[in-house]
Amino acid sequence: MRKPCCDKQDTNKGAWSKEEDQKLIDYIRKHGEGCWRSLPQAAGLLRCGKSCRLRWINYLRPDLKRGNFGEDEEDLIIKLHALLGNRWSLIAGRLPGRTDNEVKNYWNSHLRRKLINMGIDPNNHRLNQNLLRSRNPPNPANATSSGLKIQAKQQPTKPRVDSEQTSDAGSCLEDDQCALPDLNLDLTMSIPSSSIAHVQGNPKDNESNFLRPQKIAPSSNLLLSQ
DNA sequence: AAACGGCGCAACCGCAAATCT
DNA sequence: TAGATTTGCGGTTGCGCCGTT
Repeated sequence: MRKPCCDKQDTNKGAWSKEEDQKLIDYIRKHGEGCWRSLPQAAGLLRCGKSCRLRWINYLRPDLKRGNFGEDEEDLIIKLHALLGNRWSLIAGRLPGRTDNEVKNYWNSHLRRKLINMGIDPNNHRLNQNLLRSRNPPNPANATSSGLKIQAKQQPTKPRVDSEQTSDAGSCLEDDQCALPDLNLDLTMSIPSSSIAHVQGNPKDNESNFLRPQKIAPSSNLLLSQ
């Protein structure tokens, strides 16, 4: 087993109780987000700051959508994944009310399989070469129930290095063969309105959160509009 | 009814970037 | 400027639910 991230022995782990949730909600309502390190003690929680942050962002935030993903959301995730690779926070940023964790889980449990079934390699969004050899070339219309357009002309896939764990889909941007011609996404970062609406704490904290430079993938500074 | 396996989701961990001192 | 601290991200794990045998 991995060693715990927090060596404090008196911190709770695992599932959150309703009482813990309520404490966290109450505290953030009063003081706003931020300063996760000191939050647990201030809120009377026996959790590490990371755990509190994750619980709030992925589960307790009032602006979360929850529920099933719509077809349009699926489309968007697939397209964005083709562009950005496994940059889940960036992808989730384009889906109001969705979290990176949610998007990541949905990708891993549904969309990956869906693409595989369609004969598309979920790592690079190219038609699977094995499938191409073993059966007729899939009708692009079939492979695009989600709206994903695959160009008929396919290049031989580049040999992939085994150690390449993460998706190389983002590299598609530099690769004509897997470009998505109909894709036109505005990837500019915007301040989530919900954060303004719900965080009523120390304005200094808010300012530091909002002005904090975002980690933006090199490819995402492209200004595209959908 | 019990056992088993697959799936989905919440939560944890390590790491890197950002910020602070 | 360097080291320490904090924050955020992506990968992974563990558990509960549900369908099947």
